[in-house]
Amino acid sequence: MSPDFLFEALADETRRRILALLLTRGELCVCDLFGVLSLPQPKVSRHLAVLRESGLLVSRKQGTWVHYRLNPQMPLWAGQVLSAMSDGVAQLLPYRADQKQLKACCGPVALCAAPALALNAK
Amino acid sequence: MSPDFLFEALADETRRRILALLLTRGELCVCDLFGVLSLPQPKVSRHLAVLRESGLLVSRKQGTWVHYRLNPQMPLWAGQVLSAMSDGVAQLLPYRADQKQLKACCGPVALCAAPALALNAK
DNA sequence: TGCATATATTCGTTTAAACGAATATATTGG
DNA sequence: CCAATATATTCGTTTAAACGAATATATGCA
Repeated sequence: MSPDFLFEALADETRRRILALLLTRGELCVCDLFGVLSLPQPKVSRHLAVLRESGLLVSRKQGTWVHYRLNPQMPLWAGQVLSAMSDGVAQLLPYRADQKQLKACCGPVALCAAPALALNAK
Repeated sequence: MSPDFLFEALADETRRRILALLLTRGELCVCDLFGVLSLPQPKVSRHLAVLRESGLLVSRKQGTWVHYRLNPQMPLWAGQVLSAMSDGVAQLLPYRADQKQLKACCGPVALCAAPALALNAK
C-alpha cells in the first residue's frame, strides 16, 4: 500500500464513488455496484481491478458473484485518507445520489464490514 | 476545493513532497523548495501553479521572492486528507530525505530570509 | 450437454498530464 | 539604464490512463 497506488486510485471519480459505497456498505458484488452507479459493467470491472491491484480492495468469490470489500489490512493512515475523502464527498453529486441508490436498491444494513475499517469509517 | 482538484493534485509525487514540506514548515519560498527537493526550478514552479490553482496553496509576494503556504481556508476534510497523507509518507523515500534536507540545508530559517547567512555557511 | 448469467479482459482510440529546454517577466541593486 | 536574481510560462514531445465496443471466461442450472 504505497502512497503512489493510493493516490493514483483516488484520482478517478468512479473509483472514489466505489470506495465511498464500500465505506458505507462493507461488501458489495459487482452487479450491485454497476447497478447503483448506473455505469457499464466492463467499466466498473476495470476500475475494481485497479483498486484490487493497488491493495485497496479484496474480493471474495461466491458462486457466480464476486463480492468486493475494503482491504482489512489497509494501514491506518490510508483508512484515514479514505474516511476524510468520504466526509468530503458526502453532500456532493454524484456521491450523494449513489448513497440514496444504494439504500433504494440493496437494503439498509451493512453486511460484512471489516472491524478495522468500521472504526476508520467514523 | 472539490475532490476532483484535491485528488488530482495528490496524484503526483512532486506535489505530495511539496505539500508534506509545507505541512512541516508553514511557509517556504520557491528557491527553498526546489533546493530541498533537488528538482529544476521550472518543474517546481509548474507544480506550485497547479497546487495554487486547485486551491490548496496560497502565495505571498515579497520583493523578488514568492512564499507559498497551505490555504488556511481549506475545508476540514481536505486538511485531514493532507494530514493522513503526511503520516503515511513520513518514513518513506523521498519524503523522509526531504525533511532531513529541509532542516540540514535551510536550518530553522528560510534561505530567502537569510541569504547572507547561507552564503557564509559555504 | 447447452444456455443464461456474472464477471473479466482485450483492442484501438482518445485525452490529459508531465517533462526538458528554452524563454519571458519582474524585482533589486549598481 | 543595465545586470543579476527569482519566478513563471510556453512549446513540442512523450507517457499513461480512460474509454466504448467487442469478446472471453466461468459458474449454475435445465
